[in-house]
Amino acid sequence: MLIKRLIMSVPAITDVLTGKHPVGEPITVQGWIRTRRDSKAGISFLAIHDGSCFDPIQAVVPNDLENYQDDVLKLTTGSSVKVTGTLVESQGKGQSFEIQATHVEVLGLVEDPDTYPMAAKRHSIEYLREQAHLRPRTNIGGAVTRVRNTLAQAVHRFMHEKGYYWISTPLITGSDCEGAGEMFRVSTLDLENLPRDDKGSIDYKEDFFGKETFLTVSGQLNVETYCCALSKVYTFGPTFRAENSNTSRHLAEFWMVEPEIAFADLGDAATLAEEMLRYVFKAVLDERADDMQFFQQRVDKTVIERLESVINSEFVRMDYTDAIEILQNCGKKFENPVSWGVDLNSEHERYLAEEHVGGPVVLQNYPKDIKSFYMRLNDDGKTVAAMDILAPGIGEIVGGSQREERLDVLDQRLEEMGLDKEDYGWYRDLRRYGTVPHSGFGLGFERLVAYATGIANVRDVIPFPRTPKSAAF
RNA sequence: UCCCCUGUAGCUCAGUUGGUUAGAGCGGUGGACUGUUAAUCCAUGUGUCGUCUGUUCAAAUCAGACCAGGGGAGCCA
Repeated sequence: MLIKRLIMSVPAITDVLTGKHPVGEPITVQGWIRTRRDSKAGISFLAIHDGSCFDPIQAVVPNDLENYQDDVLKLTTGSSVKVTGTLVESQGKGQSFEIQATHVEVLGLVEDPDTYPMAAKRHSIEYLREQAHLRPRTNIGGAVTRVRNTLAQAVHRFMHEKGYYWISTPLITGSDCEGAGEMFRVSTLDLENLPRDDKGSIDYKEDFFGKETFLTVSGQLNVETYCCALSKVYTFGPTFRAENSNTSRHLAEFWMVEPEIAFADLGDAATLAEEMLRYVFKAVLDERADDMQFFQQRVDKTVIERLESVINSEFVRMDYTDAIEILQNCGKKFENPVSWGVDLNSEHERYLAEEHVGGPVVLQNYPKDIKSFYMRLNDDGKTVAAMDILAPGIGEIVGGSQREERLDVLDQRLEEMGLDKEDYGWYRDLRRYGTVPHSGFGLGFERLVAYATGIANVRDVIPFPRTPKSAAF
């Protein structure tokens, strides 16, 4: 009975390689071939991966299996197999366990090995991007996917342990006043035959929702409502920006973590962000040591020590005003001159994070004129309680603020920025009905994955990247 | 969107001062060898030279436009 169950069950390769399967017992694994090596000693070696861990398992296949000539010798990189045999301690170096195969069932061959896009060799990361459907089968694709998963699970776990509720804010929004960037229109109107009103304008009353709708650029405004009821909340979902951004740091569809904390000031938000980064990086180092080893070797020789340094050190916090002074006095020539009031450019942010601090830095209290209407005005009347966390190599990874909870000040800010109060009805209600100080931030999830893996381009850390002129797959 | 660079075999790239048959490594295939480790050794095939238009007797090579990719900038997460 026990034996039968072992034969029937198909363990994940990670469990087999970590010693969770008894040696000497029957075993079956399923997966894809990474490499096949033939030995004239009368055996072939199959390296089989199933995505459950970085390393493939080795199956030793004797050439007296009845389908050796017809099937086994046809296996090439990418073929899928079901291998049955006995788990044994490996005679060779490089792995502790291997499978002495008694049956090899070919599930699917590669129809033309000559043109299979994924050779058992190094491919450029740009090429892999064009093969997004096969990319997850590669070492790097699998490793990124597992680390991304660990980060996402760790975010949820961290928030849960801290008593935060996950709020599913809508992806379709009716307000075009979110103000964080260009939006994608959501419509079921026939573009070839648009309905018109009396004035000849497009009649959105005829559209699906009876009004103009868009994909959200941020869940923040919506999640503030739940914050002002459940106190500690966050959103974690996709957001969409129709900006024509062509950089290694931008996607048209990306994921964002947005905590929102009631009864909290800017410092509380920065502390939460810092604790979260520590927590999730520690999870990655603990749970994905195999994948991180790979990134360290092949992608970025300093990733692991970088994550360790984030885990073990306090983030430097710096006021915008002090940062300006540092930039002005550092003796470095910048393309864009620095003076109080200007928005910092990449070169400035990079100098602060990479050279001046040498690690993540929390920049806070920016001039109000370069920030959003909802950020809380400081007592100086010139700055707002906003913060960005700048990470070396990536730039802005977190952007947050204390929200303006005073209705009169909020209204004045709306007016200053030429925004219509009427458009912010329910948002203003939060300030009219039991307003509380609250703060929050947005963490770009792909930037987080990029930072954690050392991969330079966010297009390589999301399964199917959407960027201007590109929505393949 | 702006500036710069790139686009040649399945992949990574070399080359062509315009002129008969376009090269290498890797991968694939065949063989040798080996409890092998993206093995090693020998042999071997492969190309609308990104697309379109133009200049020319002749364009993969020159010019223009377009498309795609990369780096940087802006927007931001």
